[in-house]
Amino acid sequence: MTTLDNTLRPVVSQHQPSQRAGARPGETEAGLLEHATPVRTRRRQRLALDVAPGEVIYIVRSGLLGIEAAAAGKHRQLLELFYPGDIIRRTLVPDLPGVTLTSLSVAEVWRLPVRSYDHLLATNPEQLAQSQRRLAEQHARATLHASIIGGLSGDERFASLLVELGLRLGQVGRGAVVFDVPLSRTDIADYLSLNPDTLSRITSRFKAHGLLQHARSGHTVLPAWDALCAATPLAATLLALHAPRG
Amino acid sequence: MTTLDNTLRPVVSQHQPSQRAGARPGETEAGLLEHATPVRTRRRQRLALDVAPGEVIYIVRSGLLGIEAAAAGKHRQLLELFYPGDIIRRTLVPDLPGVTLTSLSVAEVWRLPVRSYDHLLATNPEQLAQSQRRLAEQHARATLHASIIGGLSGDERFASLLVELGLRLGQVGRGAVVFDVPLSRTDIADYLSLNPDTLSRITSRFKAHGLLQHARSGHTVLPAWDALCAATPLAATLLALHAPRG
DNA sequence: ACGCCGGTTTGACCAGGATCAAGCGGCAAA
DNA sequence: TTTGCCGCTTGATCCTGGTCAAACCGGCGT
Repeated sequence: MTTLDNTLRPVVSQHQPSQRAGARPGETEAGLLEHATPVRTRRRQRLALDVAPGEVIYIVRSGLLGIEAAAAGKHRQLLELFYPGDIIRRTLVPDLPGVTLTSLSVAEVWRLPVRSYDHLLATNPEQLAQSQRRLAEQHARATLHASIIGGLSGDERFASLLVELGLRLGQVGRGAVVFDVPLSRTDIADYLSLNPDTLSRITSRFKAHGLLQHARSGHTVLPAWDALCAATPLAATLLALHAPRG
Repeated sequence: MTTLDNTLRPVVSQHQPSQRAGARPGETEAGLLEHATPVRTRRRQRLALDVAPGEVIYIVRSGLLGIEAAAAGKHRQLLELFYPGDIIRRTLVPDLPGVTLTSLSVAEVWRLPVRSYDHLLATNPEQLAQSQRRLAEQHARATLHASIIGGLSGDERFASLLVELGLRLGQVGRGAVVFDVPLSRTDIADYLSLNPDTLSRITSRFKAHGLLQHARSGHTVLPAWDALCAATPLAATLLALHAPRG
């Protein structure tokens, strides 16, 4: 269990072992790198979806980004999370009032103009297949999120998020899953469509039930993975979409 | 109060004029048709996402389809609507308990094997561009739906749906927008994550406020379009995603 | 040490929807 | 026709989660 507390001292999250989807090296990366500009972001940094000459594409390399929206008078919403390997472009995002692409942790992304990207897809079948797979996966995740928000109770939503993050970022040590959460408390509340007060109650309840612990050094520990999975009706679905090799 | 009985006498929705996105003819269609099998569905018919040799792709030509899920003990959910031009494949859908692709009205779809489709994309740049655009739009709609479910009140959700359907299916006549809803009442409730009782109250309220009427012949009338748009904070966003030519 | 600050917790209260139950109307099978 | 089923409406009641407010906590600059 290595330390990685990016909340306090933001550090690039190195959580994905090299075999994790999207970060795997290969000839597809080489093609991308010719046209891509690597960008390193700090926490809370906003990335423009339209840049000077035209639309751009971002490909996440490490860290966690998200789409947020904040209609006037309404609460902020965190609509979608982007993990390493994900593809982000303007047209994927509905133009809600106040939408922004924000880096939720220190992250590394590749930026490239759509023209280069489209050309790459048209000429490189491997690249095309990879992109199609990835976009489909992102769509499935968006739909799953809608299902979670719309159909589950507060506790179940939170359990689902913990399972998701555990699968994405977790290190297994002695039966427990350990990671540190790149999301602030309000981020989580906004992502789950709960209010921070309610979320606080839920976390207290989880801690009381032994489903969650906060270790010093900012780590989150899930001591009872199976019990946690039992706390959400969608554990199997989450596993399919978020497991390494997913 | 006339009964809005599309349940009883299902009618093919003919509402999309030819200039509507996705239904426009052209050389891209010709390429598809070589490999596609046209399928005509009846209401409530379920379509398999995996067929004998492998995965298949559906392209909606007319009518309305949807993804539904029904976890044991949980309510049914209508997760996503598919309009003419939309592309549907297995990998776009999270494998929730009880997911099915269902035809919500009489509809016409083209079915083709992924292999043909992928080959088409790899060899036909116009087809590729079209597909990318469409998938991005579908993703944006999925995200928007999550935003609606997660952030709006019951009334606002319903108003949003009426605006969406009005833009998609509506005919403007003397200031009012008229169409018939291809969704049953329970479909709507499941789509908006409301329960049918609550939805019934909301519709009554809308009728009382003059935002909604049920004409004989099963038509729904929106007599006050502007007032309806004012009833949802997301009217502008919906317009951008659902307007003809969108 | 002090006080300020933002984020978190906790309590008391409130409200939007869910749930349950009764009643109604339309259609289909008997 | 009667009977039964199903979907819609409406009322009464309940409960989850939102709102508001106060206390708490840790970090930080002075």
